[in-house]
Amino acid sequence: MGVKITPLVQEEKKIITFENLVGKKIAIDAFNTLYQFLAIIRGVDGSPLKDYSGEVTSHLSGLFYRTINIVEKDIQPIFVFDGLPNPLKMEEIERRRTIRKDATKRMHEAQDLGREEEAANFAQASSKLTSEMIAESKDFIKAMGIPIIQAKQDGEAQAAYLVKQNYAWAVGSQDYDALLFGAPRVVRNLSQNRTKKVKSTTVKVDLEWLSLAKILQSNELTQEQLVDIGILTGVDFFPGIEGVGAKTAYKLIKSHHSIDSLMNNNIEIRKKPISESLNMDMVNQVRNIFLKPEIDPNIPPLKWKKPNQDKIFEILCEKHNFNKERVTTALNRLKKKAGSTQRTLGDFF
DNA sequence: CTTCGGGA
DNA sequence: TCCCGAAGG
Repeated sequence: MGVKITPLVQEEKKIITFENLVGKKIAIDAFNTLYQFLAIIRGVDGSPLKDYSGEVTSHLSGLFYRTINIVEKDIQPIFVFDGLPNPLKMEEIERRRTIRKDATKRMHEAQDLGREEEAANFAQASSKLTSEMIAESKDFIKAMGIPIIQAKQDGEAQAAYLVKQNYAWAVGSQDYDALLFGAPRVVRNLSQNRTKKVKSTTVKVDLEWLSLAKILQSNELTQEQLVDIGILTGVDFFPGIEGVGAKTAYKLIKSHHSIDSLMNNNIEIRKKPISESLNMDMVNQVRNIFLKPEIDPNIPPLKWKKPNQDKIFEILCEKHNFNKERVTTALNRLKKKAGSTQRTLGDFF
């Protein structure tokens, strides 16, 4: 999931802090964030947090506490939700569905055999975001007083548009797809940057910032070429060419300038003529998704309001059994900041 | 992931 | 007060 162009952006990653984002609006990819919470927020046995009726609540817990942290740091989040998927994404969606089904099966098998760690790992990959969860998340975000933008199709495309048009300063996402959609800036790891455990060792996860212009400049690429590299390595709308990663794709595009040229010369990639893997019709369709994305150009006024306390208690405590004292403590932090219009401080960037 | 709380 | 393991739902 997501375009794999890490080697191309590695050099241009800049580690920042929350202070560097004070007063800035960040268009957060909501689906990306919700899936992250579902995969990560889990009990010791690997199962997600659930209310008494067995409904998953990990995403609400994540949304609540993280959004409060962001707002408390004088950053203005905007949650951008995916619309209907592009038809070319269906294959990828089906692929993910299969992975989820398989993971669910393996999780149950591991549970039956008492292999807890294994079960926990498969549990992570089996999490699903249902339409009910999406709808409730939207209600909940609104109750927190945070604006929501509904994308026509891809949330990353809409979020990229918000940044291009200066409605927001950066896209917040773990994926690099927004860069292919032309987002001038992307912020990753928008969380309390501390340490996280990866197989008994702890790694530092830094808040980082990427500039599209700098990435294109340092790699001497055009936006069109970056998209072509994405197509060769694989994106949500096209699987790419087997065995071709970012580095290979980069070399191919640098030496031939475009996929058209690779096709015209019918270049061999891993002992196979490229024409067996690609056709220009498909390539142009995928290029269009990134270069001329389906977005909603009409952006309603973005407003950060005071939280609707009753609604938050209703969703979290009454409906989903969150501890009222904990929620109150966090809510008080939110109330202190929300609705106040902070001026942009400094000009770090 | 984020918060909480108890021991150093 | 800091740190780290456990809990949260």
